[in-house]
Amino acid sequence: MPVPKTAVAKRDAEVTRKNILEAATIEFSEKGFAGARVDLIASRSGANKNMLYHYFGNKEALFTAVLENAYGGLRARQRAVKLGGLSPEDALHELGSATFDAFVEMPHLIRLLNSENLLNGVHAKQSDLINEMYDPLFAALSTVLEDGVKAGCFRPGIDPTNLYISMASLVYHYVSNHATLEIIVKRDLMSDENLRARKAHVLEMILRFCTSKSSLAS
Amino acid sequence: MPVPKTAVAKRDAEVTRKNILEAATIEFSEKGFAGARVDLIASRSGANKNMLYHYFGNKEALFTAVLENAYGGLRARQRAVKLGGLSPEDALHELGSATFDAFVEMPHLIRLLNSENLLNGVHAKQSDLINEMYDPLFAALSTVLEDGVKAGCFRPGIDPTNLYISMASLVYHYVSNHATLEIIVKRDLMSDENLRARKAHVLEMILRFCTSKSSLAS
DNA sequence: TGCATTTCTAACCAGTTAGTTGGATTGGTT
DNA sequence: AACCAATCCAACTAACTGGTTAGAAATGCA
Repeated sequence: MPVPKTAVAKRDAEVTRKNILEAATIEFSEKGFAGARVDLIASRSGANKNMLYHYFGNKEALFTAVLENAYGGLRARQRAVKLGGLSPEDALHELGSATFDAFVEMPHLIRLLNSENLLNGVHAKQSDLINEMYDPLFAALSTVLEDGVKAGCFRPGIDPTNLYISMASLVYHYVSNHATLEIIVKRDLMSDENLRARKAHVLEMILRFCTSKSSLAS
Repeated sequence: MPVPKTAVAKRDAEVTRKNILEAATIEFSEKGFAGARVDLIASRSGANKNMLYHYFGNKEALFTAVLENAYGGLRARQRAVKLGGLSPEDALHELGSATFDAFVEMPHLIRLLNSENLLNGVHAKQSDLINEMYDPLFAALSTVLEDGVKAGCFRPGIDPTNLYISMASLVYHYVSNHATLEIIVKRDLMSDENLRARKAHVLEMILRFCTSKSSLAS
């Protein structure tokens, strides 16, 4: 008879695994893959280095686990966005708003993704989870665009792929590169006030792009 | 009497320095700061490790030199853009187009900047060159926006800082994260065709943002 | 030519790194 | 109570890392 685990907090494989994963997330996102130190992850997790290798195999596999876990957090947030019943404009606004908030609140994911891109995406390519993660989102965005064209509020011919990349770019780059951007723009980009202004700017850019009907000169 | 150097290709301090800097640019941009190996830089430059330390001091100072050098390349490109005589719309288009092309053609700079941001911009902060590099560009962009408002083709109230960050974001993120983006969008983002489409998309987004006059719902 | 300086080289070093080993402790099962 | 697998730990290792040293060869100048 399977007795429910009473988790006396000592000698709990699941907790140990989770602790290692959390410590690894911090270390990898702060230092990147090459800069991260396995010894530090082990000691900060409260566990031993052998536990780390026992549960995850090696440094690369641990990084993949961290990446999938963090990416999963993003997916969970995006799934929570409900577009049903909204007008195409409101739906687009909602999607943009959720994307903005998600990246601002997950700077560690941004740093992990940067690390992964430095490695040309070798780990992400092997992950089925990541491969299929965005399919529902693109489907939803395509529907919103189509509905908007039918309703007459969006212009036709907008590529959902480029639109999504733009939505992500406008917040991702701002957060990811704020350290060097702050030097050249002389402004504290991550202050509440400037973040609010940035969000308004981004949403306006996305919505004006889809709604403006006039043809462009040049 | 200073005899003009005849550069017999052997025992030339300047050439050696340049070779080390180039090898370092490749190594740092491919592997990041922590992942880059000083031994590899030395051997690939054809010089000796002691030369590297003689000319640059240590790994960090070498990285700073690489970063400044690469950043300088971007500045040179931007300076070459002539906006005089163009209409505000054409000037904005030209600025956007030059920014797009510059980042697409300098992927190593993007990778170096990502590395630097992982380190929270410690090296860039200390560089006077980088600190002042963008001042002329922001001045030019502000003028273009003001002229456009006066001429009636741009709406008022656009923040030049956020607009420049957006211009950069829309291409930077696309290039920087193409490895992981390609996985989720299932498309070869760096093909000539898709790059052309991306550029058109970005320029349209920037121009529509500045020119569209209608107020936005919500 | 003689001599100091610059450019260069190879071998070396101390500290660090990812990953391993062998064994101790614990908790559930019978 | 006795066993066994799962969980945990400290100490170890072989390879690698950024950085140094001592001295050789080329160069410029008197």
